[in-house]
Amino acid sequence: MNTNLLLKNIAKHVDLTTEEQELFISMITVQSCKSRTILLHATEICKHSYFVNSGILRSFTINDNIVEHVLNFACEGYWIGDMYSLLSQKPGNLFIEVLEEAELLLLSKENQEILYEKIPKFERFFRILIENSLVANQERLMDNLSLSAEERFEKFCSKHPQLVNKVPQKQIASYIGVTPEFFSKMKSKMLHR
Amino acid sequence: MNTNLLLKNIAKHVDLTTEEQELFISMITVQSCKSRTILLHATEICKHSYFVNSGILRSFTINDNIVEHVLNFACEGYWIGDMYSLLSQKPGNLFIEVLEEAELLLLSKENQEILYEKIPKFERFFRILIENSLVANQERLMDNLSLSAEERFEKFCSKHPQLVNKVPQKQIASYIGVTPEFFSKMKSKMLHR
DNA sequence: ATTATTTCTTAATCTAGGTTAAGTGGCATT
DNA sequence: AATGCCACTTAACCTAGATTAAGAAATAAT
Repeated sequence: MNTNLLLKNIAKHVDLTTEEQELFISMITVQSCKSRTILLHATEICKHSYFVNSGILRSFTINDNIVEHVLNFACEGYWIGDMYSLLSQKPGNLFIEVLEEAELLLLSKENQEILYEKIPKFERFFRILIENSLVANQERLMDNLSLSAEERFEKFCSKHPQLVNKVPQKQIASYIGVTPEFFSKMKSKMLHR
Repeated sequence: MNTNLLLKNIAKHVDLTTEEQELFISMITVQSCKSRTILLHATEICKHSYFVNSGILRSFTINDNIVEHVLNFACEGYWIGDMYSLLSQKPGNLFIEVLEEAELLLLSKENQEILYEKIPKFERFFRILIENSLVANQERLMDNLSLSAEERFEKFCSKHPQLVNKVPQKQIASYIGVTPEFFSKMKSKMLHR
């Protein structure tokens, strides 16, 4: 089990002693998943936070119709999960899917709670993690309210260059909030300019 | 200084001893503000988290044009601030404005850090607070991607009944992401049905 | 009370982006 | 190499919501 990336990640925000690192690692499990695996179904209760060692995942909802809406992508070094379901331990409405063969490190809800009790530094670590994703989310919200689809796409490209050529473009369309047809039209318009 | 509401708020998530409460209270300051006060300018660095004892505030951006976009409202019992600016201690791009005469409790960035060091329970408290607002934000994001303006308005009404008849309707329009003109039209259409 | 400012409404016109539908080009599986 | 399945493109047409403008109603300021 390769925990380098994860430990480096944690070390950016808090300093762990060797024993603390060991305790932490003992609470983590690995999982390798092929592309197209559904890790979490909208009807299930989310039991884990997923840390991406390699590969790409996405979380998304499906509304009444059959329309998917991508909430998040996660690639190397990112966490993903259904925060609502994880916190409430009720069924959420997110799917989590592997888009590119992935190796994941799983931290269960229970272990996370134990960690908070035993090593308060983890409370800090996750607080900071969540603060950052709240800031990113708020920015995305405001972008959706104030920018055009083209501008949102440009922003997506500069923020997530690793993803642009790896994930199916209809999912980028969904993430920025347009239909695949419009996205295709828009993209070719942008090229011929 | 009336800290009842705030302490009750905290007690929902963590148990403080009497001394801890006292330490906390010693770190808080009160501020009374008339309607229309601008508490934070987009060019400034946000130095405080604001807890609303009474009254109503909002945070918003102004883009190139002169269009305002409401990020959040905060009424009795809620916190508000510019999270990005508060964390990075760089100028953000949010304004914070008093919409209805308010009494606020301020927690400075420095005191918040001290609190984290001295009473790790506050790390937990704020972690939980931020988790909840992340969940709410994600839901709003997905709503903006998948619901019509009418549905977003209905959701706003059921989630924030205290605000519907108190804040200027053009600001609700902005929050749900439509122009005031369209909002007005939409509202009368909904009534005549 | 009167004026000034801001908010809300109505209506005509416009457009970014949606919908429907049909076709093209991978790439996987047999 | 043929079949089937997706992802992507193109194009015609449609609509939710934007824009512009002008007037009415409400609030605030003198």
